[in-house]
Amino acid sequence: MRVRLEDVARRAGVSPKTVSRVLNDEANVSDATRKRVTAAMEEMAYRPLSSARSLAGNRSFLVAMLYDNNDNPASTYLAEIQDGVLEACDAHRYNMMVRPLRMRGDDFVSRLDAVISDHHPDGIVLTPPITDYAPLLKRLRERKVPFASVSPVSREDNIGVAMDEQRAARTMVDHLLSLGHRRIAHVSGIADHGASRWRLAGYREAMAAAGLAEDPALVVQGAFTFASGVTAARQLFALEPRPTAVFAANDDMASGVMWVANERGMKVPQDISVCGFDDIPLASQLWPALTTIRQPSREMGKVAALQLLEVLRGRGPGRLVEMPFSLEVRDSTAAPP
Amino acid sequence: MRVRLEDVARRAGVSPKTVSRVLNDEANVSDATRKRVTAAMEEMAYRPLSSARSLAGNRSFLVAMLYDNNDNPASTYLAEIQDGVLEACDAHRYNMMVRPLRMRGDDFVSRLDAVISDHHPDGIVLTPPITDYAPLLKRLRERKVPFASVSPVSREDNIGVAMDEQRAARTMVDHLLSLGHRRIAHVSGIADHGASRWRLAGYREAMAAAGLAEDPALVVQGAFTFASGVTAARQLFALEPRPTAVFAANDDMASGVMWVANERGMKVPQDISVCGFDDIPLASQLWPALTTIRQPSREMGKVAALQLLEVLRGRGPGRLVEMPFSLEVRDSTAAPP
DNA sequence: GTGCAAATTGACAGCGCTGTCAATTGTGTC
DNA sequence: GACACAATTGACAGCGCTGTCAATTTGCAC
Repeated sequence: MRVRLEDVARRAGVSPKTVSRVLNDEANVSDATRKRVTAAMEEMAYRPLSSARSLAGNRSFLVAMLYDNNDNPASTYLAEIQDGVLEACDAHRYNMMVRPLRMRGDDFVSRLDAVISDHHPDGIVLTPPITDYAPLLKRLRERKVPFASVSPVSREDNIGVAMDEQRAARTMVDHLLSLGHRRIAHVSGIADHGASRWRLAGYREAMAAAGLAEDPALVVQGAFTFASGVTAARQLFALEPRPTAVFAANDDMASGVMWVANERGMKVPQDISVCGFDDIPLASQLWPALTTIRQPSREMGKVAALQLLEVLRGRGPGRLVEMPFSLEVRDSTAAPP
Repeated sequence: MRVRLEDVARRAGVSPKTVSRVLNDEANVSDATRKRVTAAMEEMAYRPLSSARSLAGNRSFLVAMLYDNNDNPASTYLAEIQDGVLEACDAHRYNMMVRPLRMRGDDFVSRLDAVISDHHPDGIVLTPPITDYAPLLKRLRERKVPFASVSPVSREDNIGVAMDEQRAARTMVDHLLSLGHRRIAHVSGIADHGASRWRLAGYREAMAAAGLAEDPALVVQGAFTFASGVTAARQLFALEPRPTAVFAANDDMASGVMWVANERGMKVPQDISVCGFDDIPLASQLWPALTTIRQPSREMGKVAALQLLEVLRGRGPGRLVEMPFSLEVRDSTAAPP
């Protein structure tokens, strides 16, 4: 029925253990033997049974991607990361599973424990904002489960992928400044998320560098959602004088800002400039198309997973890879009225 | 170190096999024994090792969700379905994996074979449009892998979940008719997708019922993407007389239509009404908010998975559950100019 | 009580692979 | 050609669970 490792061994005229060595790419197999075994595997269309490999070898060939389904960013962002992680796992014949991990409440460490005990992933990919929950990272290290992070706050002791979000945010605000804006507002994200802090820091840095004193009224706290963008915009548009540009910490909030502008009959970008961050598909579908920072999410997921896999396969320590960003100037920003 | 089934057995004073029976919810265990074993499992925080269960029991506790990453609908739609499937699997302690399966080319059956041979899912959830590829369904039946479908074209021999899309489309067009529109255009989806056929059929049915002769120029083929909506709109807006309303077969294409309207300086809904289908988050973020058909995607994923799980757990044959839709009248439709 | 069927429980082998460690073969040196 | 040592290969047990089937207990009629 099913072709087993033993069958391959018989055909190649070697012991099962040798086939196992070839299968696992281990050293100490002569080239001749390796070729013979590989040929036999192909001829017989051999597919190792992962449950047997897991049981005997005490590993799962499983990578779990954890995300926060509570305070999570736009689902398109996660979907893209997932896509990249999956591609990387496929390339190395690892399985991938996605696990939501609600970060509200204080028992999320025990929920992490449950995921590990139930599924025994060989490694974990962490997505924002759970890249930064200290107790969770601590537990992961205690249990010695290797992990890689997408956009972690700390660049020390972390492997995965990062982007210089502060510089990206500064680039965006510099763009607004160069158009002539001075009264630039910022809608920030959830306060303790790295993304919020960096993007706010970039905004402040750009404003300070332009010699503009900080006006606290111009910075409004959002929550990365469309609805929070709407609320923030209502607040900002009530200011006197009104800001001439709004930099939202992500595209969903920017779309909320544009919504309110439309509601008030304000023309974007003639009456007010709006820009976002992430470049999710929505950004190009809005009218006018949203000026934003392009973040290569799919690629970032892939790179983070590859770093993890390097560790899992004993190929090296893995590192934190820096990804480039780009400013996508579209139609939602222009000179102030 | 790790608590094994044997340890639980010793503690409960029964044989390992009996603990196994309790674990698998099998019949023929006395209540007293069952209680004792359950208690022991809890006290020891026993977690069965799924690789051992899979190996010995010849099943994987794995549900694979297949999607077409080539002609797939909006990723938000899939993300929602995935979420629902995951919830259902979690509830029954099944694992879930997502697998893209490119449907271009003619070797997709062998790629399906590879997925089955590599991962041995106990069952499969099919998402549109791969719910309808006959050779693939045939192979699944040959290999006796149970599957459930989300929105399959054929209601015979299928379990999973469906929605009366034709009636939904008709409801949408009836809405436009009731506003006074007569020259109503339709942007259809990829021709052989069930979703396209139903939505087109609903459009035709409504038009015919209103006594309007079919004008072939009013039906333009799209591909479910934003870009195809843009192309279709350019074509439709060149007609003389111009249609007063456009019903796009999904929200992404509707947003493309609105984009072109904006580009031409046409006001939605004053100059032209636009509506879509699916109610993805984008629909409420557009200005004006898009009138559309709400499809409970997350719930549909969950229901389809539950039907599959019923089969996998030997609880019954599963059935095709009908889900309700609703017409979401928002701000993109109004009386014709 | 006895006898019999049904319900409950257990003994044991084995799922397909890998870890451990021992056996064998090859290589280089003198 | 003999020796030491490294490289290669294999024998065997066992990972933690479940399927099979036999043993035991229980319930019930008489």
